[in-house]
Amino acid sequence: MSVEKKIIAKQLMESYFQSQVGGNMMQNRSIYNQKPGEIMVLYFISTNVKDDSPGLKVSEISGKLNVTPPTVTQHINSLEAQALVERHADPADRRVVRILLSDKGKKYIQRINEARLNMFVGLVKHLGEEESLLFAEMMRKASDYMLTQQEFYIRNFIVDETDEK
Amino acid sequence: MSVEKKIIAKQLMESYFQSQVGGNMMQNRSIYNQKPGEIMVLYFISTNVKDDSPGLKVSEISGKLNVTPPTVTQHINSLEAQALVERHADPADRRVVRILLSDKGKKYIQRINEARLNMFVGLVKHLGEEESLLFAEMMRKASDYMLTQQEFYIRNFIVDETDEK
DNA sequence: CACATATACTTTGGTTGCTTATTTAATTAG
DNA sequence: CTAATTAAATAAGCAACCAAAGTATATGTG
Repeated sequence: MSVEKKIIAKQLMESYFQSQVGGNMMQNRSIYNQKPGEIMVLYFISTNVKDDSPGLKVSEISGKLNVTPPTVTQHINSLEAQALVERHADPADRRVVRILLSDKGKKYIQRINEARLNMFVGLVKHLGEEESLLFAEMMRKASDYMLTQQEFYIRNFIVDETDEK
Repeated sequence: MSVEKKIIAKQLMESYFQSQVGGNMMQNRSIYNQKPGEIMVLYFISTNVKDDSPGLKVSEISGKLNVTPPTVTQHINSLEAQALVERHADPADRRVVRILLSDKGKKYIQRINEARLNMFVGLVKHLGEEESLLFAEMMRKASDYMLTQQEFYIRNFIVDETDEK
């Protein structure tokens, strides 16, 4: 394996972990007075539900947010109690629950999205427009890659372990 | 404000949040049979302690990992119980605790680092060498920027809130 | 049709990782 | 020598997750 690639990989790894630890800024409860996980759910619904849609299934949300269905149910429970989302039974399959933003929920997440977008506009100015687009693309590529490699990575590590004398 | 920048910012924001939710792959307990937070501490020590160093202070670790000192204390407690790290009193200031990896801890984290590095070498191949370097640089720039903007962002959002009629 | 199996979600109980507030011990300033 | 400060540890508690078990609905097979 190329030494060059290994050196680059090391740099990439360090930047990656460094940005992981510092990077949870916009997920601070004290800012929104709302739990970060719940905001993530609201955000995801707001970017994935069209106005005429019947709403998202719990399983769709959990799949895309990479968490288990119980976790989503709990977020939805809390958000529903605050009247930020609505649950509707799916007429075609009554096991399915369709989740929609309420008007209150729409306004709420819109305000957060605007504040966040302002921050990202600042970041675009800081990085440059072309570099920002490139950065966005690389984040997508990298997280897709990591998702595909996950299983392989685990298997490799475990084999490694059983090798141990 | 430029519409162009806003569109780019939106793309950047979407990629950013998408990579946040998918991206915690290498932090999976089941892989290492060890808590992710503790691995992060081991990793940080391994990359920041030279062989002749007296070890890191709790406050140094907590500062760089962006957590409070009690959090670090708890991780160190668990790691010490597993004999992966050692606590040493600092002779110059006996309030200070110096944290060092044990031999077992060194071997342990080295094995994890190798597996992780392999994954990142794969990522470098996937993205390309030049792009990987650029990506690493942009991650650094972006997380630095977000850290500096954090306070401003919070203030802005709260002002916004009090404006609400 | 009936019943076994599968699916979609919810409930329950527990773990991890973090926080704030407080305490203990050691150092430094007046 | 005392008062204030600093470093770390302890205590109590919350948020976000998961696995396992439970409930209700749907589907496939004889």
